[in-house]
Amino acid sequence: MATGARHTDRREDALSRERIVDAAVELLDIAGESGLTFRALSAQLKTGPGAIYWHVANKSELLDAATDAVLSAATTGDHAGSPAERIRAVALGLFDAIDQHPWLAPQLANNPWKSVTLQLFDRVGQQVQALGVPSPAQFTSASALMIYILGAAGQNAANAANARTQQPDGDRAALLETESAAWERLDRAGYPFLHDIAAQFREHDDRAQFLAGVDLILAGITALRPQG
Amino acid sequence: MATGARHTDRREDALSRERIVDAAVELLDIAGESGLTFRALSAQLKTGPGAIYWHVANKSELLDAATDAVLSAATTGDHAGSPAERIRAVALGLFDAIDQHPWLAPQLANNPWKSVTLQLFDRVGQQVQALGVPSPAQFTSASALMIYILGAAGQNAANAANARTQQPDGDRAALLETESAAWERLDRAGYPFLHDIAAQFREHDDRAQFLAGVDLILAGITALRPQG
DNA sequence: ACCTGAACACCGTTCAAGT
DNA sequence: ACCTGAACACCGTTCAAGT
Repeated sequence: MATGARHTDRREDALSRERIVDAAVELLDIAGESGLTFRALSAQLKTGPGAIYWHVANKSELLDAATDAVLSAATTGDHAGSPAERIRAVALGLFDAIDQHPWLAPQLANNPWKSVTLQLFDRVGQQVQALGVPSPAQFTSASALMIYILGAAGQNAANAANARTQQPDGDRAALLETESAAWERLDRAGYPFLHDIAAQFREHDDRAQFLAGVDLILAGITALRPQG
Repeated sequence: MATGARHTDRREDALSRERIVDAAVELLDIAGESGLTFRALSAQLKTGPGAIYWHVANKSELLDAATDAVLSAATTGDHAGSPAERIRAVALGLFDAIDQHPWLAPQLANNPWKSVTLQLFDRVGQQVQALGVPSPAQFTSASALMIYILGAAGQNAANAANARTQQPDGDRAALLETESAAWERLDRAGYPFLHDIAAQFREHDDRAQFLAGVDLILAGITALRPQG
């Protein structure tokens, strides 16, 4: 990218785990998981592929480190407010992080119970407790929220990636239009529901839809509380 | 695997797309997505790797076909019952299919709106309509259910895969024990919630937990209905 | 202690050549 | 029309050898 560097072309800094992880995140953001290659990485860092293995055990560890770096930077911020508002804040933070770094989605899906994810799970769980959910139902409630948040954010990222691949200029509106039109063309007998909501789907806003889902689960949590 | 085949070692059948897909599913079930290789596949089918390309465009199409084959076989069955019961049946069908074929999870996460997924989405949506959800909320409700179902089933499959990798004999109980003990060792100040529910986590049943989440969302859907 | 870069054992995919 | 199998352009990872 930055081709402007003129004279002294010697390595400006020693290789370090941090520089490697930063470069990895850059590659991942530009070209997705398949764009992160030890050869591309070493080219960008002006080393041989073997050098990276001195600082990082393998590609899996590198992906974990990249995930940690991006996610811990994106989720610091301790919003105040009601329990529901705080849960929405965590949810939106994750949604936006995955939207900006779509490679996070499979990474988070494949290994839950990693430290950053656990912190977020705990934050959600604390607010579930603050909502007055009795102890036996807390795990179910916090899990359902977490699963929905990660799943919806991941689907959103996948849709964006598919839009970039399938449509000429990566237009989200065009993808919605195509999909919605396809639903309208389905026979009403076989797909009555899709037929009905095709128009709704065409005009929906991903972020708003995501938050509506969070609120739906929050309503369920509240509804199942003993006090009703 | 089957080394017992004696005489006539000529190819018993011509190659066909169906035979290729069946063999692909077999490889995927045994060794996961990384086990599906055009070389392994052609070895099992006693051909060259190039032959497969006559019937299948590329690996992505092969994975799609394998997903279709497994999922359409696993989700036929038109249970009767209340809308909630029917939704639970679809949910359990998907949960079990992904549990038995863990490679389905990333496949379904990466391309929603594929024909089989659309059928299931429509089935869920029909029951949402049967529950009396007003039109504007139908898409949110069905989406939330679908996202939760796919997400929870995927996490369950990922956990099972990790248990197989990390623990000596792939013991799920051992993984739960290890994880739960780790949560109890976390400091109470930083992770109050995890600390509290560690014991619950140790004893939870994945399938029951999954259904409890479905019911939680159903409760939310019901709670947000106009009639209350 | 840290880096180099050739080498190994794999991939998906293509394509001339065969039947 | 369908299959063969060598070849191409990649991978992640290792490791003797250098500094």
